[in-house]
Amino acid sequence: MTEGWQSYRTEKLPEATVLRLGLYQRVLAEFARARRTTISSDELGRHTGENPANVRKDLSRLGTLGTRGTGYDVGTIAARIDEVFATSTPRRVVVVGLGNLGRALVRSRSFFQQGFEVAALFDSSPAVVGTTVAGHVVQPMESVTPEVEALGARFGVLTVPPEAAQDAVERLVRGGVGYIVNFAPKLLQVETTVVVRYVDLSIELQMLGYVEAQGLRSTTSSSIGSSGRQLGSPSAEVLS
Amino acid sequence: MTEGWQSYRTEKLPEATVLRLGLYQRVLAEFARARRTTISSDELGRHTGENPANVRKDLSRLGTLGTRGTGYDVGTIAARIDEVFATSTPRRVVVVGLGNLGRALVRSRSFFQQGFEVAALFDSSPAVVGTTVAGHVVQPMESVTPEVEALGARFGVLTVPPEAAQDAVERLVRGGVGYIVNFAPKLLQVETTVVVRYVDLSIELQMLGYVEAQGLRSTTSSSIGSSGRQLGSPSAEVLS
DNA sequence: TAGATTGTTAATCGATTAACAATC
DNA sequence: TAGATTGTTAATCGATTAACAATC
Repeated sequence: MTEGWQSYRTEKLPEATVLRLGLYQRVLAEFARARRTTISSDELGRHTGENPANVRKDLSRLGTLGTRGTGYDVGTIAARIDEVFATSTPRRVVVVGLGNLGRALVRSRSFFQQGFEVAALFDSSPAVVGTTVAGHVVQPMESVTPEVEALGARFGVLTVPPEAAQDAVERLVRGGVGYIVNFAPKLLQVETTVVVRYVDLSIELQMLGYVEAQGLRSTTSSSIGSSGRQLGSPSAEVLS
Repeated sequence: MTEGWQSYRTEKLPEATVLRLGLYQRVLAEFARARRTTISSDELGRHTGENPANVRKDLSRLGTLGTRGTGYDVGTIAARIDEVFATSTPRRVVVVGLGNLGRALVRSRSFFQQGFEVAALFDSSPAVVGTTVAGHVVQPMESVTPEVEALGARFGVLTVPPEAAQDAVERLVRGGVGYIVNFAPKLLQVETTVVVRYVDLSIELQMLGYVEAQGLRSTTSSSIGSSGRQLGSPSAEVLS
């Protein structure tokens, strides 16, 4: 994609790797701010709670980027990860549902980053429609499909109550949205071309409740929860 | 635990199973509201996006609860899942950080459910301290440790900026908190007896960005993300 | 009985980790 | 050169899925 520079034909990365690349990115940004030019898999592992072997495996999937005996160049891998996420392509995201969570996400600095930008906001409540949230005037549900289409938005965030989720997603998809983060605890019926990530915040506390009830303890304090992979996700998640 | 009724000595369940039990619970509640008394692994699977074989496997770990040829009794498995999560034991949760996300969680009906209750709120900003959020007066950071101790709270939610996370977690742990959901994108240094779940909301959108960039499409629209879970995590997560 | 659906085994898949040769 | 650290292989672990006998 850039001349004089090999453009790796990155094959489909494992979901777990993609999830971790985001973590690495953050640590790399910290290192860059601290004017550190080099980082080892060991350091990256210590800052993310990941096994260094796993870090190397993840990074090696992006190409041969490290230098034996030295480590990785901070700028090089940061740029490579940005490339994988295509952060330079601006992506318009619409948000449906401006209750507490929707507002929090729209206002937060961290949710929309890396090339994502809020393009429009929608809500079903007449009390909310017409108000301004984070610089955007909230529009009614009837406007979802035409607006999404007009904006060419491909990404949607669903922060509506579960009963409203199916209707909302249909409006989004009709307008052309193909990638959705769904915070409503409800399985959505969508065409198989539409990619949905399900995020369920209440499950995290419940999981801790289980761990306490069992009197179990983690031995190492590691890693991340996609908030969802977590399991993933943790988490069984869409993709592949 | 209850007389005349076998108390299964549920062994440590796989993390992925625990995450799914929460999903099942929700579908069961829906069925109960609809006065349905029976549910099959197939129906439960259709409503959660899980494979029916996996549903049966999960449920069989809780004991022999189903009836061949018929399915599962809605009330029985709902009660059994509640038992696993020990939802009848009230659990006090304190929240540190009342920015957009902290407020959203405290006000939301769905985050604190099933035996969890907000016990106290804390923030470092003088402008926020003293204000009332969802019926609780926000207290300063200096009060975290003594208040947690006085309340006997064992659970904490961290919704502070990453720079403030380590200080906050130390105050929580000193007061006796042992189970933490951390929304700050920062790995916490804690004793190994403390269980931390990491939730990273921005990773979900990033993952979708990756999928779009690759031009990939999911074939089936399935399941959940612990919000991180998707692995849970999706998502490498703490526990075991 | 015939049909339905569980409980469980075996096969598969994907992800993590340890170990070490390659090499800076 | 000696020390450090990558890239990669092989071993392990955990989770999913298909298949089917057991049984209501």
